[in-house]
Amino acid sequence: MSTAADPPTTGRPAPPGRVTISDVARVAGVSVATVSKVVNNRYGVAPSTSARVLAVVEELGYESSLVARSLRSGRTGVIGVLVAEFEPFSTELLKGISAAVDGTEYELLAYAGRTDGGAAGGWERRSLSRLAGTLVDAAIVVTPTVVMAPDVPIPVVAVDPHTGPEGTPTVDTDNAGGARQAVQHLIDLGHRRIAHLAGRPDLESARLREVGYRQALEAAGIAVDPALVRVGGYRPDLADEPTHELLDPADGPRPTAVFAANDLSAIHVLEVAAELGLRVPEDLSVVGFDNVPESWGCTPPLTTVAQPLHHMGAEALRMLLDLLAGTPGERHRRLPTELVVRSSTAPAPR
Amino acid sequence: MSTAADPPTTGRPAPPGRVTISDVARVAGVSVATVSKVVNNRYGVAPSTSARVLAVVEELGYESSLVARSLRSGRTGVIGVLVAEFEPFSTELLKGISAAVDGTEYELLAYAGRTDGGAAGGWERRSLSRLAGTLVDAAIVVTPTVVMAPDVPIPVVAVDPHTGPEGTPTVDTDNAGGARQAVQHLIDLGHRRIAHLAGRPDLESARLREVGYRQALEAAGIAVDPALVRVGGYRPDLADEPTHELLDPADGPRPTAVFAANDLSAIHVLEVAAELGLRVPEDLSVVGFDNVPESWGCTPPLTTVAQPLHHMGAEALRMLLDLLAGTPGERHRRLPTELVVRSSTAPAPR
DNA sequence: CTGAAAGCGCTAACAC
DNA sequence: GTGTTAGCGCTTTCAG
Repeated sequence: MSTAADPPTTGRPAPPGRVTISDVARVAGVSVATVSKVVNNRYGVAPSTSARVLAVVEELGYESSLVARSLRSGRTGVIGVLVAEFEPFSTELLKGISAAVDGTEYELLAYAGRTDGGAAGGWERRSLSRLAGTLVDAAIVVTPTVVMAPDVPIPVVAVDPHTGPEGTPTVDTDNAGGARQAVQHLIDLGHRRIAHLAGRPDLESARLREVGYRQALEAAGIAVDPALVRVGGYRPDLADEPTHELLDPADGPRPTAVFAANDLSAIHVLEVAAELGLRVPEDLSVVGFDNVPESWGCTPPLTTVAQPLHHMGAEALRMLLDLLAGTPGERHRRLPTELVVRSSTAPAPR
Repeated sequence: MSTAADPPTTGRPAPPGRVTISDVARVAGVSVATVSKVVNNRYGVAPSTSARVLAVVEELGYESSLVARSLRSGRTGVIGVLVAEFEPFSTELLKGISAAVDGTEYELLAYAGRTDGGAAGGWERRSLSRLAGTLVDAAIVVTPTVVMAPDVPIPVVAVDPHTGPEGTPTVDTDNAGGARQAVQHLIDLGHRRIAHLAGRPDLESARLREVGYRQALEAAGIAVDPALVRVGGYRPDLADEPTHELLDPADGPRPTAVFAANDLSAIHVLEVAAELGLRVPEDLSVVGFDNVPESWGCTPPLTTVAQPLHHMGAEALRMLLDLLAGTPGERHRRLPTELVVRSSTAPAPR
């Protein structure tokens, strides 16, 4: 009990205070099996017994342990949403999934496993192994970075996976097309020196957004300047250094616009620009990707490529439900993106 | 999608395909107990054996089942966040909790149990019973509506609970004070007919916000008109009818301003106003409560009472960690609110 | 150093 | 109708 966060290694078999099925059985004067039958509405229990057991259940406030039940019966009525972290992208998806699960027989369980240590295999394999088949009946995996083992024992749908829609049924958006829209918007505004703050190299979405960036530039006859492309890793902390390199270059002129691979890093570009005394959008235009709520609230509000995040979540759930019901539909659902023009973009300074 | 979602009642004991500890044991040619020791870094295993087992673990992609492990050992290293639903309020909290859990030994599991059927006791008692002591080592319960049993077997912290900070350690904000700020802002703008779209009657926060509304009015010498107070239940769907009654009254003049108990219902007021041809803020001022991201993105952006949602989540986690470490601090943390003036409020029309 | 055995809370066969 | 038995996958004594 010394260091604050260290979980104690006590080997107590089970915390006291929890009401178990045997407590109910003892108090009601019946066997454990009978309680189980009553609780699960199985046939073959005398009404009087049933009533008595139910009364005790009520009195003691008994509720069966999800863990014990699932270990035994193999199904839980719970759908898992596996994420690396609860950040704006995954929580928006979660809102969509949550709304869609309403009215079904399933409950939702979102799990953010530790992502640091797991060297081999990635967090999603680890999380899936820990939960699949024992805790959840099916899972939605958000932005998995590794290809998922094909022998996962439960139905799985991936949202925005590393590999693109190969193995696992997948929901994603038109990342390359969205990126082209974003860059085209900048070109239309007269920008020529357009930088790209790229995403995580291990994510297909990031790769495709960079592809779209290059395509738009090439289509407009603008050569891609390697000095204007930096990896931001989708995260503000990782994007900090590359952003400074972009906006405060050792040599060569500074770009007049930045297309960031997602909103979170675009917002960081906004912050670095402010820090460097650059006005947005007068001196610098910035475009993001995702349209997470945070992109509406920053200063100035971000022009961004919207992904229908709630819809993507709902769609993933629908596919999972189909899989669960044994009536799988299409294995890949690609949703459209849409450019949302707000105040972070303006004509290029001349 | 009618019956499609019904979970099948198959009694398969365990889905095939899952790699269990016995698979590893068999392939490695050792006992299950030995594998367990190796995986958990227990002393007393020959280095050569250990290496061999580890190789098989790697090869088979074995990861211990959270369920089985916790059932046996009583602790899991997982902290549960229990919510009724994944909506903006709970997901903002989740972001704060997630950021704060980073770097600790714990993982996060957010659970949204079915909220409909549970007649007795409320969803939070049910969820807690199902998870506590078997799946999670401790829990943060978001806006519980019933007083929690004092004999819960694990540490629990409540965020914004029904009862106020009585039994369970609690994180909340100054709801009454925040409401006073909101209404005072309206009064300062010259409004006199100020309506209140109240929250869920069973939630302490909603009660306090209404109290603050009345206090501010009384302090300004404005009589509270009962016709101007309606229950919106914190939800757009529930708020629809009362909002119409407020904005399109059968008799008596319409209010010039509405203070809604939370942002989601305030946003619905915006929609109903638009539908009725009322301009916001020229014809009608609207103030919300929470400052969820959605309040930044609506049209017009909402003036609202900000709760430090991320901070509240982080604080709840810190309290829980203290409880877990056996060094509990204060049992109640009240965080301040702050009025954020945006574009949905303006001087009263004369 | 390693394995056999017990048991966590629960459900599903099968007896009584 | 009801109780007994046998595990689900795992950890933990305790013998060997």
